[in-house]
Amino acid sequence: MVSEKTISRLTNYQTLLRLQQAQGRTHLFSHQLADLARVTPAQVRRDLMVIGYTGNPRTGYHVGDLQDSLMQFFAFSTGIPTALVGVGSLGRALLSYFMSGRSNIRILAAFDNDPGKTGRVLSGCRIHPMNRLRETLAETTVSCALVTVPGGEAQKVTDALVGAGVHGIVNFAPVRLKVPPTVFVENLDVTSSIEKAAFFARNYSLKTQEETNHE
Amino acid sequence: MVSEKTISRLTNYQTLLRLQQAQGRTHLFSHQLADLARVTPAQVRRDLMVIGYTGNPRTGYHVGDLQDSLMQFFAFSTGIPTALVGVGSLGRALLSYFMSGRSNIRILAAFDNDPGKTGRVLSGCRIHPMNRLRETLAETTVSCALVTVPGGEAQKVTDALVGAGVHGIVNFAPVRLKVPPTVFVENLDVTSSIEKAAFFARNYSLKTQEETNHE
DNA sequence: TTCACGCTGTGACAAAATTCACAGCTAGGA
DNA sequence: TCCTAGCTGTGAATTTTGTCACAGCGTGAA
Repeated sequence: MVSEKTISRLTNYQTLLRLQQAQGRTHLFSHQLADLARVTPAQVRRDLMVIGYTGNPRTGYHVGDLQDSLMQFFAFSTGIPTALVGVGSLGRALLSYFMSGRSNIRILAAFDNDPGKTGRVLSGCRIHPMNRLRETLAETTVSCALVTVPGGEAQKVTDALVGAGVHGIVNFAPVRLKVPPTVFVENLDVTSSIEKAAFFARNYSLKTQEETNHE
Repeated sequence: MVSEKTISRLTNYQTLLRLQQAQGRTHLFSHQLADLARVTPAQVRRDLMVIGYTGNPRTGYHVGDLQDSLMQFFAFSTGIPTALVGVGSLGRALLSYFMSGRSNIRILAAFDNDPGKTGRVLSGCRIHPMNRLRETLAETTVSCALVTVPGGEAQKVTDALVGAGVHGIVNFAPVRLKVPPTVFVENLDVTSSIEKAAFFARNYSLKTQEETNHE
């Protein structure tokens, strides 16, 4: 089984390769990709082992071929179909970003239980009522959903999504969801991340000051 | 030095404890906190070692005292002062969320280089022009900033922030930032997280189908 | 055609993170 | 008062993750 961290890095390589290709680069060495991704060359090579793509000692990796291999590994040549639950300010921001087509994420349906929002179309995406979640998703191939509801509702929404056959959840609410072992949850807790950054920021500030004083 | 993962969990415990206290609970055992945080009891105890708080074998941890210890460890009793750069749709969403006072994050200033936005006040936060970043931040105690600009501008913005004395950056742009070793970067790449969740979602779906077939 | 350089792929090793497992303690009951 | 159940705190073992180092290979130069 391939680890979560490896998958994170591989998706990152994908993004970076797209950028490199856009700049006209056709070949790339492990150390170059490593620099872009801020990892070690050995890490890059180790990661690429898992997708089976093999480079050339003299010319390195072929950007296009490597992208193809990654695509095949992730099996999302036609974009990643997702659903969004919770059309608050964060939900709207995500809709407007992903519906602009700047990435390979496709939001096929949005859900909210506010009657003032349901039925409307935002950024080109129709907003369905929560109680139609199962039926609406049944018509799609969605297996991954974004949860942007308040913390208090997140578990309820999650249960509904799991019931509708969703196996991947990106949770923006500051709670830990309870899911069966066949469901993957990625927590994107903004508050928690800021607190973490603030902690290290303070540490580094102090350290920097100390060093300045010692001189 | 205490690890990044430990800090993440500790901030999580803080959130959970706030919730428990709101529900009137005064004492808590490691296995209960562990259940809430979806980690093992040993992990909880191990984590609490680093903040020096010590519980009681018979009554467990005292919710209030533990919160105080955490607060003291993170040293943010008055809230975390931050700045936000990039008032696009994501920036606005974060502003409206954090200015509502639902967490201990305080956004003291926002920045954008769109003249149509600068000077205005959004969700109670004034938007300053980018070229006044250094002067504006000099008047505050901000050491941590949220970067919500498009990928192409993120590095430039980061350099400006670092120049202004910021030591912690929460980066929402899908690029890896280059910073000196005295600056901590937390990447919150939504696209990458969705791709990761989608990958595991697909894996789990397949596995579930397989198992159903075998029966 | 042959050689040599500098890369890749990977087994072995090192470091980091997590879990195990148990000594030691503490409040409540007998 | 003393005993006991069941917790905490922590050294040691285990598992996971990342790095090292080198054999082997492909290309361009001679």
